[in-house]
Order: sequence, then structure tokens, then C-alpha cells
Amino acid sequence: MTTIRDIARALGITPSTVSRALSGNPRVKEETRRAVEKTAREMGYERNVVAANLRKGRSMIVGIVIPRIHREFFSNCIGGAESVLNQAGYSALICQTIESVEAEIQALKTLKNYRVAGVLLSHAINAPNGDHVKEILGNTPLIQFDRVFPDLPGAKIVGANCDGAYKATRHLIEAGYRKIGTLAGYMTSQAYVERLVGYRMALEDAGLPFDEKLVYYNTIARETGYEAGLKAIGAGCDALYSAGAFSALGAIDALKEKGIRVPEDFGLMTPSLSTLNQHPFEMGEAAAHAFLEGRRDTQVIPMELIERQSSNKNKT
Amino acid sequence: MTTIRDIARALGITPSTVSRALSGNPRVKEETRRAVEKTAREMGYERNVVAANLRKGRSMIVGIVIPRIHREFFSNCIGGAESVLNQAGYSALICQTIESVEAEIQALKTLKNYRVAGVLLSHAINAPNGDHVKEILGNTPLIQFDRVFPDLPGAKIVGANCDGAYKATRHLIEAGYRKIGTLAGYMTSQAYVERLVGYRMALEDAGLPFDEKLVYYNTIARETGYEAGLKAIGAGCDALYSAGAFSALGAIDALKEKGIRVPEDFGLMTPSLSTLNQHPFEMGEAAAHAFLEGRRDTQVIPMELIERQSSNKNKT
DNA sequence: GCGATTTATGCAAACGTTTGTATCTTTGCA
DNA sequence: TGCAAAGATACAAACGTTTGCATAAATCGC
Repeated sequence: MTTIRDIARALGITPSTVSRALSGNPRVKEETRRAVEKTAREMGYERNVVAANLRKGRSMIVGIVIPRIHREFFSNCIGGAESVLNQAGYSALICQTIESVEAEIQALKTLKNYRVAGVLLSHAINAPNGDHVKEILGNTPLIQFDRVFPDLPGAKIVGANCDGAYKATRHLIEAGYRKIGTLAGYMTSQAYVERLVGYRMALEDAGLPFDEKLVYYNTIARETGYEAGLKAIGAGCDALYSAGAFSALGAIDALKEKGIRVPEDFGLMTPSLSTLNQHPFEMGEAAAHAFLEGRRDTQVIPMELIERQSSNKNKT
Repeated sequence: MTTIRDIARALGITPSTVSRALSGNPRVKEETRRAVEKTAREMGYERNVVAANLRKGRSMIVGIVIPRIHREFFSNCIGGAESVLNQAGYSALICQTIESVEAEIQALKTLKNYRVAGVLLSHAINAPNGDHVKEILGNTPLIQFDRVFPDLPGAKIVGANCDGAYKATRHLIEAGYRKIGTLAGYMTSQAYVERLVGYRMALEDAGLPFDEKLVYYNTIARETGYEAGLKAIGAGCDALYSAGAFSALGAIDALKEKGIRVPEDFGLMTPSLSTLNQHPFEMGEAAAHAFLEGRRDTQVIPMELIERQSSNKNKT
């Protein structure tokens, strides 16, 4: 591979001038620059970014850490982030944690070792707090999205969880359901706490009682959703607002097993399965923009309700 | 940040010994190694992989180039590939091409500049051939998946396209449909050619005529699928096998507009939308394994038919 | 107990850039 | 014409590793 040394030798100048010429430094004559660019092209020169990064102490790589790449929500986030970063000349190094804090720590260390320019992070669900992040990342810029710890520094991008849950629950109420339970998710995650608040507000605004017994906590996987679904049926619910998408699948399993029809006998609302558009692509874009612009604020991405059969009791 | 120099100074030895101790070189005394590891831990040493990569001339990064990250198929591929690569100590640098050859070229150049250890690639749909890849990548190991050019060197992972199309088409025939057209995609892509073959074979094996007029080429986007759908209706089709997922969405639009019910009046089979499981996650895993093991062969991932309402004319 | 072999460490040169400082050349102005 | 300022390039030292070769120390065979 040809290096700037080779180009310098070929032109009878020094590597420093070649470097400056190629990086657009104004301290080189226009004539020299053109000559350098020409020779570089002719010799098939490709800049070694590894060497450049070493010298500069930072890279044009941004790390993205997410629980699972192939979850629709996160793949959209990455898609949005990558396209924005790519525009700005950055590349994206992706690490998935499979919802494990240990893997998250490992991923952050790897990224730190690569001296990434910044990290876009959505936490593993069982991460207790952001201490591990602070310790590992040091002063590497951090942008959190979707699953965030408010006390960590740097920009945060979150969905309008409370609002979304409110809209979804109100939709169930307007569709005629009256005893609405919720698959609430983990209260360690801010996002789920907010959704529970939204759910409760919708009930209270409609004059319906908020019943702690109909709140099924720690439901996030399909299995726990299934169990909670059975309990909700047993408790006489006629609808469920599920704060997570996978638990909703479990609830559907339970309903099917009991021969309960959706939406005729039972209403179901869930943030994914396309009933509540969380705009994940835009969230990823926003995270990337936040990094590029050095933002440190919190942005809230709106959630949009999509009316669907599975929750329309009135209109068949 | 502490370097191996700092550790060496602290222990009164040289950086070379520290380097060897940390990288498991057998040429250091066990005692020394332990001392080095201890001091490294105490001083919070983190290896600078950028420097190591520069010296070694290669990195532990594998580039993954795909058309769109947030397409379900590709996000699953990446998910599978990343988890396997991560296990082996590699990280994944992701580039999406948005189906543009120019972006693909740019992505490959970037990866080459990062001196990646290898590239997993699925081509942009309008890539005419693999010449650009050969030229840019040189001797960087290349693994192609899903959309491959047979004449490029290195391992290839493809779906059983012909078989999948055959199964899907036969399913339509068995469900009672008789005039089955196809949204065939681009014939520049090997995958689509094979699917067309499978479609044709299924018809002929069932004693049904293969009618070139019912083959709608260059359908891949929703819009072109819509137009082809209208033509198919006009031509009297009672079913369609769509080689692509997005064109099928367009066809559904066309059917809805005409008030034609699926599956009562019209059958529809498509590789995604979960009617034909292409095992993308496994494909990604296979690609990563192929890289790690230095394979150069072609692997075929089977396709599995998932029976669904939208193509069951008999059983409502 | 001595030379030969093995084992452990040190030395120093890379890897390909970038960049602060110094040097040389040109230009501008009086 | 001379001197200062600006403009262009050169010099050389980093960035933090890795690694071939040399050297020193320890072990072994006889």
C-alpha cells in the first residue's frame, strides 16, 4: 500500500506537506496541493485511518450499544443513526448486549479501547444504574436513547412514554373497555415507570378506578406476559395495555388458549406491534445529531397512535 | 490513560516485556506476567487497540455492508453475525448502502482504510457486477451473503431461493389457485433469477402453463409492486408469488383498491412478511463463521414455508 | 565445572500519520 | 534596496504498540 512517504518521495517533498495538502490545510500552495492530489490518485493512495487515529488520539468511529440488533425498534434506531453519522463522515461500530449488563460493560470497554469519538447507548434492561458507564467511558461523549439513566451526563433521547401510554389506554377506554389491566414491565427502567404513569392518568381522567392489582410488574418476555395474561383474565379484565411488545405476544397466547377473541371480547394495546409508532428511526437520527452537535439536553420523541382492529370493540 | 510504558516504568522493566506478558507470549516468566497483570489492573490500564492495529497492520474489526439496517431480513443477519464475531473477539463496523452502488463503493473504501480483518457484504440491488469490490478490497477476506456475485472470490452464503420459490408457488397451487403470476424482481440479482426458476418449476411440475406475460420484472419497491398488481388483476390472475417483500405490499394495495379479498379471491405468497422463513439470523451467523474459519465455499441456507391465512383458499 | 542450550529480558526499529517549531523563500512596503 | 511580514515547506517528535534480534541469565549434559 502506498503511503504519504511514497508520494512525498515521488514529488521530492516531505510527508508533512503531503499530509497537509491532503487534509486541506491552508498552509500549502494550491499548486502543490494539486500535484499531491494527482500523484496520490495515480499511485492509488488510500489514507490509513488507523495511523491517523493513533496520532490524533481519537477516531471517526461512533460506538452504538443496544440490547438486540434485530429487534425492530433498535434496528430502526441504528438505521437512523448510521445514516446521519455516515453523512458526517463517521462510521458506526455496533455492539449488542443481549440484555446483559456484563456484555454492556464489555462493549463499552471495547469501544473505549478503540478510542471512539462517542457512544450512543440504550441500556440492558437489568442494568441497575449508570455507574459502570461513567467509570468506563470517562470523558468520551455519551448519548443515551430510549433506555436512559437521567443522572448520567450527556444528551438523552427518549420517547414520549407517558403520553404514549396515555393515548393507548384512552384508546381502549374510548373503544368501550372498562376493566383495563397493564403489563407494566420493569420499574428499574424510567421508560416503564413513565408508561405506568400515563396508563394511570388515562384511567383517572376517564373516571375509572386505578387498581394496583391489575398492574402486572416485571413482564417483558413472552413467558411472563403469558402468565400475566392468565392472571388478568382471571381477574376479570376485558383489556390490557402492555408496556412492552413481547409481553403482549405472551398475553395473546394466553387469550388464544382460553378461546377469548381479540378485539371482540378483549382489547389489547402495545407500544410496538405497530399500534403505537415510537419513531425509532427518528430516535436514532436524533441520537446521532445530538452527538454531532455536542448536545447535552434531553429530547422527547412523540408517539403516534395507530388505530387497529385488535382494540376496536365498537367498530368491528 | 496509562500505557505499557507506564507499567514498565513502575516495574522497572521494558515495554516489550509488558507487551509480551499481556498478550500471553510464552517468552515471559510466569512470575513477571503475574506482576504485570497486577500492576496493569491497579493502574487501570486499557490496551490501545488503535496503536496495536497500526503496528500489526490489521484490526479486529469486521466490516458489514448491507442495503438497509432496518430491513427485518438484514437486521437479523447483522444480529447473527455480530453475536458470533463478538464471541471471537471481533467487532462489527456497519455500513448501509441504501441500495446505491456509489455508497457501496464508499463503504468498502472506508472499511479498507480501517484495515478491517474482513468484510461481510450483501450487494446493493443495482450493482451490475462485483468488479468494484475486487478492485477496492484487494486481498481483504470477503464473505458475500444473500445477494452474491458468483465470480467474486471467497465464501458465499445464500438462501435456497429456487427451493423457497418452488415451495411457495406449490403452496398456492395446492391451495386451489390456478392462474398464478409472479413479481419477479431484478434479473441482475442471482437470487431473483433462482426464485423465478423455482416458480416456473412448481408450475410445470403441477402441469400448469408457464406464461411469460404473467412475469412482472423489475418489481421490488412498493410502487412497482402496485402497478404490477394492477396488471396481474387485469390479466386475470387469481394469485401472485412475489419474490420480494415490498413489492407484495404494493400488490396488496392494488388488491384492496379493487376490492379483491385475500385469500378468498386472491392468493399471495412472498418470501418475507413471515410466509417464508429465510433464516436471516442463521445466514448472518454462517457469514461470520465463514470469515472466522477462512471458508471459501458456498453455503445454502434452507427456506421454510409458513402456512398462513393469506394463501389458503380452501380452509378459511 | 565448562561449553552448549534454553529461557527471559532488553534494545530499537518499525507501523503511517499529524503537528509544533524552525527554516527558508517570497512578497510588500517605504 | 532593505527589512519586516507572510507564505510555504522541512524537520523531527510524537501516538502506543509489536516484534526480530541481541544479550544476559539460568539450566543442562557430560
